[in-house]
Amino acid sequence: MFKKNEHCNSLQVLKDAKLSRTSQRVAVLDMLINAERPLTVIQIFRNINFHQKIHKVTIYRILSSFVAKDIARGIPTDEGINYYEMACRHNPVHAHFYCKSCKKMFCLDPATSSRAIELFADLNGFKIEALSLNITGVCSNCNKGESF
Amino acid sequence: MFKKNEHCNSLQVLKDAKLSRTSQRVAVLDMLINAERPLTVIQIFRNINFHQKIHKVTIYRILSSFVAKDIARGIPTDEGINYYEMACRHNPVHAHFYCKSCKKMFCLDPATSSRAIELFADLNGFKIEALSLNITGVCSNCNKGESF
DNA sequence: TAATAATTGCAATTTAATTGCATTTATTAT
DNA sequence: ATAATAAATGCAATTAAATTGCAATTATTA
Repeated sequence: MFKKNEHCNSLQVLKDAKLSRTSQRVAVLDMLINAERPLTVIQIFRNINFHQKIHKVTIYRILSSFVAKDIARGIPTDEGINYYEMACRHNPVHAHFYCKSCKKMFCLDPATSSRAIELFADLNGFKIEALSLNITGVCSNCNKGESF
Repeated sequence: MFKKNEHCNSLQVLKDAKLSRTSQRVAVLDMLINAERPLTVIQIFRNINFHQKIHKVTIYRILSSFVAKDIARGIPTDEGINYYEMACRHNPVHAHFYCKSCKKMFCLDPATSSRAIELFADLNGFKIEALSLNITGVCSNCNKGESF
């Protein structure tokens, strides 16, 4: 689908957001920066915990602070699990496809997404804080019956 | 925003879907049919329970069956609460605006919504089961600081 | 380097949603 | 109609994502 080729520097991102540089925040941020697709708290937790100790609650709080500082975006699913992705200039707002089978959240083409979003740009009087266009279904891999 | 002027007949809807006609299903369906905007399980529960006894779990199960039968659509929020609306011909797929302040889910113009959705119609190999374009923020009423 | 502020870890809690099972209600066949 | 069968509901308990209070730790500052 869509793939980033440029990345942010985690230390610079934290500095710009005036968030103190803790090993936990750097670990979470590095995961988001290098992720191919949006991640859940559990996915982040499992990966980081493999190398360094981190508490699940800390990840929730770090992600909340990232969303509050516009470093990251939260992407809810109709299954009640939230996914997170970078909200930097390398990763403009775009639509997502959530596969109910493999539970992967795919990023869709930002150009097409932005055209769709522009259509709703002018909701007069409404203060838009977040916009999410989520498509749920079964991805091509799962559709083919492939395992992975 | 957007307002329906035609409505389905609940008994006919249940018959077409081959769902047995129970007082609970009729009550939930009538609420959805006559609702001005998408509703949560709790909202449905409070309203129905005022007149007739119904268990909250039953509403969850009824709504799940409605979604499975394409009678209703579920609309998740980034606050982990699901809203439900009719999925009949009188209520074509459209985007929503969720006000974090008053917790109301507004329906946006179906025409604009469908133009946005068409842009993603062809995700080759991907089986689209649900598409939701949700905008979160503060509605014009809450923006003005009005109470209601 | 001490004082202060922020962050983290842990335990407990909250809350939407789900599950198992007994009971009730609806549908079907006789 | 009525009995037999199937489906739906109510209730209690559970699940799981997310949140909160508070003590301990770590970072920032004066």
